[in-house]
Amino acid sequence: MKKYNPEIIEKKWQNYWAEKRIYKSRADKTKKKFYVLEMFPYPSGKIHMGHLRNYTIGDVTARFYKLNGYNVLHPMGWDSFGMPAENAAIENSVNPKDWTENNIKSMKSQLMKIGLSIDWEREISTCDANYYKHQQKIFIEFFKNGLVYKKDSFVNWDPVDKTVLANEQVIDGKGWRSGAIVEKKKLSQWFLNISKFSEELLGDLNQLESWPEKVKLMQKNWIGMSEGAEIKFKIYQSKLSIDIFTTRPETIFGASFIALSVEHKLSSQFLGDEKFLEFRNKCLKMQETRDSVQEKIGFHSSLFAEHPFIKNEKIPIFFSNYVLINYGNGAIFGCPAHDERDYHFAKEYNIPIKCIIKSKEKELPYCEENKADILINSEFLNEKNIKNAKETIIEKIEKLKIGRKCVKFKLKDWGVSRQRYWGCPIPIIYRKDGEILAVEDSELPIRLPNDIKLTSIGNPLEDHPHWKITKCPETGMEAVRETDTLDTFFDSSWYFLRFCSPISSKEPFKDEDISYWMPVDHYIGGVEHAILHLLYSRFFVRALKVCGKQVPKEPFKKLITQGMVCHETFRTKDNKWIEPKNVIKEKGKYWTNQGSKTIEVIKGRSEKMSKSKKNIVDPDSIVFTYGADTARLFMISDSPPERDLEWSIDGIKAMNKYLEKIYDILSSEFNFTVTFPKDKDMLDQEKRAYEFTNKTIYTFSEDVKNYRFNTAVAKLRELSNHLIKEKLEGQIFNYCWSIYLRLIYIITPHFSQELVYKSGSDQIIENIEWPQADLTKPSNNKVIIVIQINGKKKGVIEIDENIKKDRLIKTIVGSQNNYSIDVKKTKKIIFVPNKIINFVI
RNA sequence: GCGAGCGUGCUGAAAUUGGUAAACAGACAGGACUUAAAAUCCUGCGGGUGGCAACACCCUUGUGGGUUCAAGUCCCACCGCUCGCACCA
Repeated sequence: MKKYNPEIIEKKWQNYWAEKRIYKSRADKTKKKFYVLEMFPYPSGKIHMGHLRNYTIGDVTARFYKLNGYNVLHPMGWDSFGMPAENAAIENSVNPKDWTENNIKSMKSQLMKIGLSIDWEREISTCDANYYKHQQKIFIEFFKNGLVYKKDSFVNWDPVDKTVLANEQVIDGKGWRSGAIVEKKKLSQWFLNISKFSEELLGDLNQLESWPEKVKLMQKNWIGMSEGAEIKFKIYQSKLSIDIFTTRPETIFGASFIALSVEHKLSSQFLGDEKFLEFRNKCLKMQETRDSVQEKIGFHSSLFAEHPFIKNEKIPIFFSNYVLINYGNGAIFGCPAHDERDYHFAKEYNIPIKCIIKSKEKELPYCEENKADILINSEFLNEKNIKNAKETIIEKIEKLKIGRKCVKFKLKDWGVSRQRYWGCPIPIIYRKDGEILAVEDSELPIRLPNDIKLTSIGNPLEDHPHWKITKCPETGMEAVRETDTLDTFFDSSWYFLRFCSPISSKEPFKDEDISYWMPVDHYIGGVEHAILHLLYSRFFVRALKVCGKQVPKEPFKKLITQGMVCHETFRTKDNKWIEPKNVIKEKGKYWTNQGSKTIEVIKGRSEKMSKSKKNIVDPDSIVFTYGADTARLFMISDSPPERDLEWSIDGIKAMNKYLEKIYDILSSEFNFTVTFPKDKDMLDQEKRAYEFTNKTIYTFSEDVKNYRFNTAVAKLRELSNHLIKEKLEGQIFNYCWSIYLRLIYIITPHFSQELVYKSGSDQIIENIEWPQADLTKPSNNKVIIVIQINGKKKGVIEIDENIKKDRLIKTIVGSQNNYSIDVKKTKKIIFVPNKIINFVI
């Protein structure tokens, strides 16, 4: 019979902590605050390993800072709007609200069992009207401040989820959730004016010192700033002109055609042209599939543009699939000699290719910008280098008023309309006379109706018999409600603010709470949100600021992106995935039973746990079998947080065995103690243990601060190995092991607290301040110095700390060794105090 | 194609940022206890050469070169893997 019974002790302490409301947090200006946040989950109903890892990392952090004297805020909530609820509703004819609430209930009970130090009194759920009514208010504020607008545009349409997706939500031409190929569809949509903040969002990345460089770079690339110029090309024999954008204005003398996107405003002149419409549809289709990414097709508009600097030079105007409406002005000049795409296009349509840069490279297209290169065939730009030519041409076009220097961004406004039911209703009404009005404050929240029919076709809010019918409160005129709902990324763009004042009913958050708790000090989540959620949130605080809210400029001070939890994969020869637990290894090969037969399976590489690859391990059953403390310990000890974690049941078992062993040792003869009367008469063995323990306090704390949990755990194991080996007794035994329990407490809280309790102490570790490391050495002041000859290790010597070079050399030369050193023959002796001495012969 | 990161035992990894490579674990092997197994405990565990032996010497951080008294760490080239972006003018 095992003494260590996590099932009982974990429940016991969880109940105790809950009863004492030990994790409740209050704003307290007399104390330093610390806001730890993990990305809140979508309530699918079951937690997965990623959650367990994420929340363990956060919890260890939260507990560490709490014990170090900080006033910690560590809340949890639910990102509870979204497609799966609706799909479940269609499939199993349940109400999305009931489905979601049930999921929250079961997921919460799973999370509770992990022993997280969460202030559950701050729990929020985005599908709760108490949450989304504030969100609707925020939307209205945005609306009134011109940060949200409606426009017709071609949007990304997901044919499976039957909704529009934002650009960020289209990955490789496919919907981020459904995986369906996204189509182009023209719809009237609400947009958030995120592009207005492009420059700020980009520039302020520099301030985020504690964000991973990788994430910052991804955001930088996504915002995608490029500097260049806009240049006006007059259309020949017309009053119209085209503004093109280029980053290479100096190549203007090489311009031999104009290319426009099929969605460029000039295309409106050709809408009566069958051939153009056919061409346009072909282009839109090509952009959807992305298969033919390199193929360039053109449609000669029959129009010509006048070259702004070459008299009587007419250049043809094309529409082409390779010019994107999303970027710049949707119009370019083609300079085939110095742009790869223009080159291919020019070849295809027999357009002249004029070289205007003289360089060492002979071959065209030549696209590089080298300092040594100079311009040719370019009139007043001739003989200038590229940088110079750029400046000259920009000056010139600005003087002639046919263009200007400008900066363009790739980042586009964020489309937030979704044609789905299970989301936050957009608080807008359309009056019969065409006015678009924000809903009055007093009418908020606009609630989702419960009596809906969910089918796979159409928007339930649109189809509801009367939900959308309303009146204008001012004029009494008939009106209809907006039936689209908000993208769920809208919900998660401000939840971290709501956690500061979770029950405030008048306002989304209170200034005094925000000024105390914000920004989030450590934000922990998956790297998959590097752009979407994190960029939206950064935008949101800026937009809220514009609306007069007192929020910090950056919401997340430090970001930790944790890696995925991976597990081995197996499949049969006909590519069917097999669960790893059903695979047996024998004779160096892998086998599984199928029916009555045993067949060979192929071991694939370890991949992120996913249902489709059948390599999922359910954390709840692990917690049930081995206990939360074992699971928590494993989650952080194998790999550093930012790296992928390889799931290993052997690893879990080993952690469990380890805890059992320590539990056994401390089950008898142990008395928990916080103080220790250090004195000079300690035995050597006691001095060593004291020193080791205090060194561990220091190194463990440093590792935890720097998110090196794997090495932190290694240090605890070194400590326990040492303490076991030394066979201590009495006060020193109690002291060292007490420190050990207090350190490991942040990882295995139930385990530590139970052992304290069992030892007869009534101390609650949560209430004891983190131990301070005493780094003065009570034992000998010896160090080990490595002896090298020509940089190769020849031996070591244990000697007094801070020994001088000369004395050390004397000692080494005078001692008996396997190597002989003749000081007279050495060319040089390199000495690094207390570390190394190197004799160069 | 562009950008970023990584490459260390059988495996997960560590290395105070230029100073004893492989800490701490897992797997495996051998031993003790046991009638036996499990559990537990002990020992070994990068490669090679020499020796009965304790031991000694040499090699080893993807490959090749370089800087340095000293390189897993810095520089150059190449190979491989992973991730992000991808007609962005």
